[in-house]
Amino acid sequence: MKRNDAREANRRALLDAAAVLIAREGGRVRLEDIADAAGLTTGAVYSIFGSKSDLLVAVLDRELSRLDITIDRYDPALSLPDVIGRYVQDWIETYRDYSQTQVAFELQLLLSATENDGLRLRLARMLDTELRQLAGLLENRIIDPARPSGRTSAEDGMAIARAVKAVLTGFGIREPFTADTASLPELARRSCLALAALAEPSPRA
Amino acid sequence: MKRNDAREANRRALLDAAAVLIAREGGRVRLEDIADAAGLTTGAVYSIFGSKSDLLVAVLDRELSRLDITIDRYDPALSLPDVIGRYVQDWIETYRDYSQTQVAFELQLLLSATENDGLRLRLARMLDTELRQLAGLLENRIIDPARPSGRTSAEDGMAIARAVKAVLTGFGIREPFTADTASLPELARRSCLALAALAEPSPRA
Amino acid sequence: MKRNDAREANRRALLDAAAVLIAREGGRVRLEDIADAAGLTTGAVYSIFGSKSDLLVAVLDRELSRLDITIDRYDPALSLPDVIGRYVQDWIETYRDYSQTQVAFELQLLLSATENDGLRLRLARMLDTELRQLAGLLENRIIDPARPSGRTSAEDGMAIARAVKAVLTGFGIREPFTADTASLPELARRSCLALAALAEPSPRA
Amino acid sequence: MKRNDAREANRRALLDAAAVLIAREGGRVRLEDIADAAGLTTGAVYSIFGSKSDLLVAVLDRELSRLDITIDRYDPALSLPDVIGRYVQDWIETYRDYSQTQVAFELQLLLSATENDGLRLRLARMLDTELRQLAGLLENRIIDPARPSGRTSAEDGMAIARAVKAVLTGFGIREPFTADTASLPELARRSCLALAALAEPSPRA
DNA sequence: GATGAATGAGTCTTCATTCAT
DNA sequence: AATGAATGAAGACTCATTCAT
Repeated sequence: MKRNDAREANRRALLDAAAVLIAREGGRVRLEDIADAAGLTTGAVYSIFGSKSDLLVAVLDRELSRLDITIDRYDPALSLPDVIGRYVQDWIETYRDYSQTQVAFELQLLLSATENDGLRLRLARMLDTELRQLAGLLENRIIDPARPSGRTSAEDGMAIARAVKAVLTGFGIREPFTADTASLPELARRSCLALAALAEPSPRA
Repeated sequence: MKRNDAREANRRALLDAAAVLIAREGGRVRLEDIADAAGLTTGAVYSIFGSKSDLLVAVLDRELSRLDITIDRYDPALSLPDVIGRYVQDWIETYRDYSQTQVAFELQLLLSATENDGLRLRLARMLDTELRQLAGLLENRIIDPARPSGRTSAEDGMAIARAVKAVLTGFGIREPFTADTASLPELARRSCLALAALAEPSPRA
Repeated sequence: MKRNDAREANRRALLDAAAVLIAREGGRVRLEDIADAAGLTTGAVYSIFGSKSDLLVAVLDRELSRLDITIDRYDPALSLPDVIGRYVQDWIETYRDYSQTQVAFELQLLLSATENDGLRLRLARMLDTELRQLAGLLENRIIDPARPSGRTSAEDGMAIARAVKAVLTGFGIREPFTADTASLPELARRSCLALAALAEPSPRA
Repeated sequence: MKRNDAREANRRALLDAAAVLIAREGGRVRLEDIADAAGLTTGAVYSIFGSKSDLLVAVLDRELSRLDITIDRYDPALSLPDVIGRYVQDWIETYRDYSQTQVAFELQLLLSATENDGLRLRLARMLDTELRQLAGLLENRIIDPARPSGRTSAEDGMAIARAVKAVLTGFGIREPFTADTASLPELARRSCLALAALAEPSPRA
């Protein structure tokens, strides 16, 4: 049993080290640097993950699932603005936990994927799943608490989900080049709330 | 003078080839591929630009300035939604000229910059300039044509500019991984218009 | 005793697996592939044989001895052509048992030896023993049944043995690159018989 | 023009260095060792040949064609034993020119090919060409000067060619493991002459 | 000014071997 | 005695950069 535990610990150490280094340096990190940071050797990466590319995918997998865990537990009674607000809050906090520069983490991986056909496909599937999850969360919500009858359609949910994701991705990737970083979280929150307006066109009718 | 003309033609050929290839393959394009596409050799890049990094900067420079040219000519009488609408339209068309996947062009460069200290600084400055330009464009605009007295403050302009840029960046970078690409331009337009709501808090008072 | 039996079974399983894989892929086979094919792990190879090189030697050892067993039982009354004919027949059948391409088995090992000083020495000794054995077999044989007085000298035996071995080695190593494989056995047999003529110079006197 | 000359000189230097080292160490030679011996770097190999595998093929190509050059000039009036005798002589001398261990040169490459699918095909074609060439040389020759009417058929030529090639290949590959190396050339010559007997069956009728 | 052959540092990947369990 | 995870040395290949022509 100890053998398995040790292997699992090594696996985690490599994922952690990779997450930190990818956030800092992007997909070009040297495999040896990751291994070193995890207290292991490059060979261990091949023993555990099979290749550098597979390690990247595994890191991506784990990071994306972190957010999913939080998403699953939203109260069905919350209104559209409430849900958006909480989602953004969770997103910001999830990435704040890592380190300063790690806001760009997801984006670094995203970019690495652009240059790797294997990664691209897996990532496309992941992002799609993630998107549908958020869309489902935003569907059938009360748009304006003042008018409880108006609720979001499935299309509304998907449109807002796409836009929200785009805003957060955009703020994230621009962060390293941004001067006034402190105001970003609040601006991101307000921007996402403003996107709730994408739901209005249809219910009005 | 003929000497200079030839050199200038080579310079342009390299920039064009680089723009196309960077959009397709990212900052990892091989210098030789760029040179080949331009009908020249790698040595010419060093003769004209000094290094690969400098070529990338030059490409970036030129691409960003394309948008600036259009921006400068917006009618001062346009309302906030009108200006946003036109800006988004211009942005989309600027990138559509290249090729389908080229929407991600600016973003590819952006990412290359993350891995290159020299590029990062220059890019940060460029993006800041670009942001201020758009912010200036959005400042002092009639928010709602129904209430001509309410106009955007400087802070409003900057906030909306940031959010609009973020949304467009986000849609752009996610485009290669998106299933329903056809609906993106319209969704991007509506998203940016929704962000006009960021101006509301202050004029309410 | 059970312990020893299990060990002996593992030993045999590894030798069998190694013989098959070496014939197919040469001395570059991965140790893990051999272990897998034998239902064991690489560690077992080290426990039983000490190293990959030692495993190769053991395989070689066993394969060469297969032929020796047959050789020992030739009738002393057989003439030179008869002995040669039977030897070639045995040689061909020994290798046919494996698989089609396995004719090149001995040769693969031979080549592996070229790249391994330890193997080279042991192999040189083995080949020498094998050669003396065949030479002994061909010595003092009636050269032409029509002239029972003419018999092969020790030198004749060694010369023919060398030539016969060379021909068989040559046909074997060229086999994978040969178009008309079907005719090889018969051609090999006739070639070896023709080499009996090497005995003539001396008995003429 | 000097540029081309220099490149051609480098090409030759690499081929020469590779031939020497392959003969000594087989297909496993380190690319860097070859480059070093040629006074160049590994990068040059990629610039000139494209890959290690392609360098090996090029070496093989050149070495095989050396013998071909000699073969082309045999007098059509020579008898079968005369032609065989000259061919063996040429073969021995061609390889003696290189260095002591280089008798095994062709064989080393042959073996490298076994482990490389790309090489195998090209080599099979080369060996076939070489074989047909020798077969053509042995065809329609007077078998026994005492009986000028008996001449070799096309089948005879091919059979003897195969056998002769096999003997030479066999002696060559066994040479590094052989004790009495000095007597090999003479034994090889006599063996090949004995193989002329393969022609007899048909003309007898 | 442009060429393009060669450089050489940088990295991934393979695999025989070791050793704690 | 066997396992199999990890090691670590070895080696092929890439590509930005240099420089003689």
